[in-house]
Amino acid sequence: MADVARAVGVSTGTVSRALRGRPGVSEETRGRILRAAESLDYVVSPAASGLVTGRTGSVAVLVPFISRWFHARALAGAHRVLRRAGFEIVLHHVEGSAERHEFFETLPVRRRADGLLVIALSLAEEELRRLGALGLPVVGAGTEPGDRPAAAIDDTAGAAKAVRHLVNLGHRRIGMIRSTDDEGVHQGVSRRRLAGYRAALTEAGLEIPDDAVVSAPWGIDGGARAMGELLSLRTPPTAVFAEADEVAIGALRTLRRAGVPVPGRMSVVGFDDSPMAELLDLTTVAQSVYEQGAIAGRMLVEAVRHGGVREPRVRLGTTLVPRGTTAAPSGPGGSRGPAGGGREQPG
Amino acid sequence: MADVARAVGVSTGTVSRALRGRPGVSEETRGRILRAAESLDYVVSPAASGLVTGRTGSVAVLVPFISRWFHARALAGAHRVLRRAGFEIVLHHVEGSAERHEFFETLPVRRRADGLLVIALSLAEEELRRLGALGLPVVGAGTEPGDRPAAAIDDTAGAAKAVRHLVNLGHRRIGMIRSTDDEGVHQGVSRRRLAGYRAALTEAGLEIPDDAVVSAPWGIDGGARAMGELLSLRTPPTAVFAEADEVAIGALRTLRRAGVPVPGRMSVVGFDDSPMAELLDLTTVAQSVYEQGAIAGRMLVEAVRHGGVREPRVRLGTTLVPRGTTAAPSGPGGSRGPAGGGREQPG
DNA sequence: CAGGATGACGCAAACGCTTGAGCTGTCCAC
DNA sequence: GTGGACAGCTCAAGCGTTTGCGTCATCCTG
Repeated sequence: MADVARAVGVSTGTVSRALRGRPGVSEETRGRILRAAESLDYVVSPAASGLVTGRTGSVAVLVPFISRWFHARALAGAHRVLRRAGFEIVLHHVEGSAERHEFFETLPVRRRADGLLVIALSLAEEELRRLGALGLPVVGAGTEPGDRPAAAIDDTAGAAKAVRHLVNLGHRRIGMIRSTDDEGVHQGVSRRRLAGYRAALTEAGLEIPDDAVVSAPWGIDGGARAMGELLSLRTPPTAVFAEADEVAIGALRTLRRAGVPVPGRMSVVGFDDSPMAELLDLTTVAQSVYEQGAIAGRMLVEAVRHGGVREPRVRLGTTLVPRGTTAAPSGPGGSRGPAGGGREQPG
Repeated sequence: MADVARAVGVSTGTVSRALRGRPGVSEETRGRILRAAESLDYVVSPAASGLVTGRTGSVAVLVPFISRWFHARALAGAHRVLRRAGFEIVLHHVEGSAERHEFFETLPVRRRADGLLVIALSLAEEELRRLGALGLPVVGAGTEPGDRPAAAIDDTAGAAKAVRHLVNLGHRRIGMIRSTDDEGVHQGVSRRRLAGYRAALTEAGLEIPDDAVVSAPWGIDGGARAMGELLSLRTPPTAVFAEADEVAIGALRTLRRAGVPVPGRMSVVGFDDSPMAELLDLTTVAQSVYEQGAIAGRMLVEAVRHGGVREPRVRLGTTLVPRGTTAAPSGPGGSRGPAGGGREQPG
């Protein structure tokens, strides 16, 4: 910076003000400074600047399982807006519960970020408390961390849509496949989607077939396993709602291997509308993941800059995407055509 | 830090030395300092520290298309080792050529990172030059940026394996589906895999069917489109090598829709062995992506710490994974059984 | 017991920037 | 013609560390 100042013939104070767009510099001087900085190919030292201002200029993003479509998309959305706002994005990828614990134990963002974006992690009370002690703006994308700002969907409502679709097709015995993390515990999403599943059944006057609500580790293999379990029930369901597309796809694999026709003998609905769902013609519930990340990113920028977020709770909509894996059941009542009875097209 | 010094009754110089593990501090004092820092829940300011040492403590990772399986996996591998080595990972996600150009134009890592990891981007001469001017260690994962250290595979050899497999099955007319970026240009991978394809054909004494080498934008849709093109040739190939699994999957979709039995009438091989390949029973060439990221990360740590890398060029192996999308052709020669002639089981 | 080594620590000068306070010259109103 | 307002700068303190150098015991050697 001294070089630039010398080249232009002003003090470093003026250079600093010019570069940061502060008032107190004539337009003419500012121009000369900008040009000199450019030609000397000078950039301010974030370290020195941060030392004075107390800001780091970067935000941390906490994201589990980056190779899952959902997480990567949300990250991409957030990255875009944060970068445009001039922030550095420092990535904290927690691949398992061990790393997750370590993150909250050591809080490696202290003094290193101006804000924290949490993607798709349902935080426990204790974790929220720890973040609170951090004194940093925290916002959620695809999750709602405590009462912090967040952009997410209504999982319960989304799940209910999926299940209602099955009910409307005439299914009466509908199972659900839930997922657990590597410690075998159900995360928040799983609980909320279960709630939606239950609500939809209850509202339809159907009883909840507890034996047809099964759990397995998240992923294709888990979904496959869980479907195996369902197929071995005394009376298997005629339709299944899977917590996520990837899980549903595992279920489809089992069904294919077991020779159970889909949707002939079994309907399957997923959740998320990932590219795989489209590819495999899976009925699912769509949500805009990229946008959740982007909106959450915007909120974080706002929180960092102004200390608060004007609209701190954005709930994006979900849409049922009917595809080829759902149809009316071919139960004792025989197969029903498109004109078939039931509640196919309810009021 | 002053607080810690006061609490222990030493100078900040001593605290600094103790915290950084420098000699010149008695074990006893060091212990007291560590404990005091812990209980005061103190962490050094990276800004202040960086200002004097000139190091940022972070490395930048340049990655395109984070939601593609390959890129996310490599990133995860690199993240893990970089984090363990104590670095912050700052993410530079370039989603398109515009952002890519902007990155190399503005070089937003100046003064902000101790090193740069490039994932799966084949850098142009000009880009390499720009990075060179940066004066930073640069290493590649899944790509070999100039003569910089890198962990990657031999794409040419891998592609040749795929094509040889088809040749060995008896195919004589083998097409290839290549991919372009959003500007319609073939990246390095594409060129190398094409070279492998050509080499394998040449070595088998087969001529290269230029009309059966088609290009389309990367992705499922591109693959689908390209396969459509192949099917509309005067004499379509009996087998296709697709540059990547995702592309092969698009090709499979078209074949399914066109009613062309796979592998009955058309064999398809992909590249990468992504989870989708396994799911769809796609024959492909496997590589360890996570490991490429991890090794490259290790190299970068080494380069940053010691100024050089001892083994700067790691080429990981590839393995052909035969699955259900490849079989002997059912050409004019009729379908051939497992005992069929040709070069099914060569030397 | 003198003298030199050695070890443990304190001092203070950077590191490169930001920003409030002070200074100077112009311009305008009266 | 003065005084004041104001724009445009300069000055320098201070941000929180690191680290070379100096100081002071303590210990060992002969």
